[in-house]
Amino acid sequence: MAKKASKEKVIKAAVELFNVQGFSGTSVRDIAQKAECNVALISYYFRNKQGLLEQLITDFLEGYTAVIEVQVDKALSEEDKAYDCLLQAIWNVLVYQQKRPHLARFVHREITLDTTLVRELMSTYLAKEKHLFSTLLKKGYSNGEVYDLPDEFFLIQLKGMLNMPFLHPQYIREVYHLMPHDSTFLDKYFSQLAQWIGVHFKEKTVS
Amino acid sequence: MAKKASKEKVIKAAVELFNVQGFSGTSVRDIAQKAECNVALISYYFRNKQGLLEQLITDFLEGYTAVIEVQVDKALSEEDKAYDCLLQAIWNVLVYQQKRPHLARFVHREITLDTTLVRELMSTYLAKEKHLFSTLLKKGYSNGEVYDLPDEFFLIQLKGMLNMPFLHPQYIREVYHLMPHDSTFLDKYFSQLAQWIGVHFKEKTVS
Amino acid sequence: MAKKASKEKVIKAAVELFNVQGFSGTSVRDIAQKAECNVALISYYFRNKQGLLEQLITDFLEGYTAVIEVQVDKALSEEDKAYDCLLQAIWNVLVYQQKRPHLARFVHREITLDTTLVRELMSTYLAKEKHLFSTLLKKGYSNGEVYDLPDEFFLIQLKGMLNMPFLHPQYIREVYHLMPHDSTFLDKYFSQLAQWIGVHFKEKTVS
Amino acid sequence: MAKKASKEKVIKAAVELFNVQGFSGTSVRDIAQKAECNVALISYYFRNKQGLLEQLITDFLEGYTAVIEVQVDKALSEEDKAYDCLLQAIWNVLVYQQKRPHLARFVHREITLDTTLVRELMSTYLAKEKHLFSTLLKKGYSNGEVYDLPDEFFLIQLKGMLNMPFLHPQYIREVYHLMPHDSTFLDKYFSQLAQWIGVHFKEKTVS
DNA sequence: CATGAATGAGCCTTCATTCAT
DNA sequence: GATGAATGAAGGCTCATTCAT
Repeated sequence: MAKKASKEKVIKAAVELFNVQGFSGTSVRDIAQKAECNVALISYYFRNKQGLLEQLITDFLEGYTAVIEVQVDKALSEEDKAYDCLLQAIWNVLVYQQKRPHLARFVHREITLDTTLVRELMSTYLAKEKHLFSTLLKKGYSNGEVYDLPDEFFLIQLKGMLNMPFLHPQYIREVYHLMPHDSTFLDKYFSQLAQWIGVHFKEKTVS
Repeated sequence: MAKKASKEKVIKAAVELFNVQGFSGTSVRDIAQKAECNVALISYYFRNKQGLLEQLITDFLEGYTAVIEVQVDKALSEEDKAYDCLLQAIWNVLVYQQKRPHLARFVHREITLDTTLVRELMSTYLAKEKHLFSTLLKKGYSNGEVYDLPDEFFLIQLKGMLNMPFLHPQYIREVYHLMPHDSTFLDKYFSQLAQWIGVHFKEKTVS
Repeated sequence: MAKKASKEKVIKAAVELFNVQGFSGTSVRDIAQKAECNVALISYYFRNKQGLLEQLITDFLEGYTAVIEVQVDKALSEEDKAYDCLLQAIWNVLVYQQKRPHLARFVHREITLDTTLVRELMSTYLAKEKHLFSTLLKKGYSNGEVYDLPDEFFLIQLKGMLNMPFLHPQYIREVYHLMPHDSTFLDKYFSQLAQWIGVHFKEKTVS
Repeated sequence: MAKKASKEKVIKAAVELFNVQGFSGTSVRDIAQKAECNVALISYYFRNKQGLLEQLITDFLEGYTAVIEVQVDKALSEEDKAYDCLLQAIWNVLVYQQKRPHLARFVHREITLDTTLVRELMSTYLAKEKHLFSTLLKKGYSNGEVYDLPDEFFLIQLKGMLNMPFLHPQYIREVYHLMPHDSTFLDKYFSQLAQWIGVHFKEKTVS
């Protein structure tokens, strides 16, 4: 009865270790030990250490883009709500990451490498993310909600702000003594972000 | 004279490989091969693979904080120039990183790990960086240049924006088809950043 | 009815894989995959991978010696037919192997190892094979069919010739462009062999 | 002083182990232990376990064909000596193998597998061996030394006889109680072989 | 009968490092 | 200062096998 739901335990252990030590800094033996399972089981479940990596990352990014897409769909169906939907999408992304901080940090870090996997992820999930946010802005512009259509640098900086607290939680914790995983942190971080975005929109109705 | 400057070659090779594959994803043999030198020489120069890592990171962060400090000193000695010095400090940091993009990416990535080295770096260089920017803002506030003293979230987001293009150059390149290592990129990125900062200051005089 | 005869499928798969990759170069998973059955089933049928090996080899050698023994019995019961029986025994052995070329190659190869299994096989089947051929020659000598009793070197070379085409079919195919599994190949090979043997006998009556 | 000439020790250990257990039945740890060296050293010397295999086999076959080629050159340069050269070539091959019995057995066994390495060896060394013997026979025929040119089956059987005692030494030892590595064995085996060949030649002058 | 999860041992290879030269 | 041989540890992975179902 001790050995149940091993696959979940492996994933949990892997995420925590990858978060701390990085992917190539973590051995499958480390994972197996933390998950209290046999080493061979990891290959059995995920074919590879690489297979485990890919599953973790794609699962994360799948959900990541999903919570944005929800708002895009909404913005396209309803009228004059692009701004609200944009803010909600941002909020969703922040919450999504805060709910799985280990995984988020690990994925964002791993994506800074130059591997073929990363290139594939770029052309699917990250390109999609950009497209979704871009769609929201364009809708807001065509709605007349926004003064002038923000350029790509706006999107790039938005992207940076969305991920920063989850890629650098330790920095925030040790240098600023703030807790990026607290709900109060997220509230303030979001309001600051919303304020920055609001500059571009005519009527700011921050929730 | 031909085979001289091996140490420089090792550093160059290491930085490039770490940039692409990460630190623990790169073997000393890889480095030695790329630097066209003997493997043992790396241990000879840097005592360790870890020693090489530390030297690269501290060298980078040393220079990184230095280009900020210059402007802080200036702001403290001259009157009513905190805003200009802040912008100049930001510009300096951007240029500093753009001049050594491989190293910058690698260092920023490595700092997202949970090692004892990273904790040490946090409490020295990164804490100092925060202190420097904080000093600039406070000086601006005491000068009456700024409406209200921005809180820590402003600093956190500033930090994110400062490093983002150098930690995610591939993202910018492949998703946005922009060249983070071009000078035009830096100009636009900086002006966008300055605009964001300018909101907090009374008289915006972007250069 | 569809998934029946799994045991036969396992044997077939094992023989083919052992033939190509050798015994220790083949994993039970390879076999299970090729036989389209579960891995555990192999242990279930044969107790062991080793058990499978032993069954394959002994089955082969059992039949191998049997087709010789038939002719020995005949030679001992009838008069003045040792020579004919010898040739017929040789023919039987060649045909027997040609009918199961994969198994033959694999067994002959495996027998060149120094395992305890091989030593046991030596002292039973191979010793018996020698004894049978020896008996045929002695009968022929006592019958006066043969000039002088061939010594053991004759038997050794006979043995080599009997197995050679089935141990080295690839050699014959790729170097000589002959097809050891064709019936025409066997005819010619046999006639050449018979000619060599005939030198020792007084009246050659090759069929 | 304990660790010297390690490469030779590795080769010796490998040959002996491969001889007994086969290539894939032998682990590099077995070899390292027998050679009293570190495991990593094997990869260091031969890049691979496979690299070790290839070096052993090609070295063997290189020498194998060389001792035949010597006699072919001689036969082509001198007159009416094809028969003598053929016998001498055969003798050379037998002696060559007897001098390195472990290696010979291992190589001949490994060549019965269906690997890409084997196919390469076939098309170089084994095809060359056939060509050399074929050349000798043709020269003998054009010299008028031989009645009729023996066909390919003669060559195949010759090949079988040349290698048989070295591929199956254990068989000869345990079933026939003969010592294939004794010089007396080789003398008798050769004379038997020469007698068989002599049938095809007009004037037999066995040395 | 048949399966899939799970195991411990072992596989080959590469690792960072040392040391005699 | 620089090298290549050598090392022990660890790497990821596959192995034959077992067992509950």
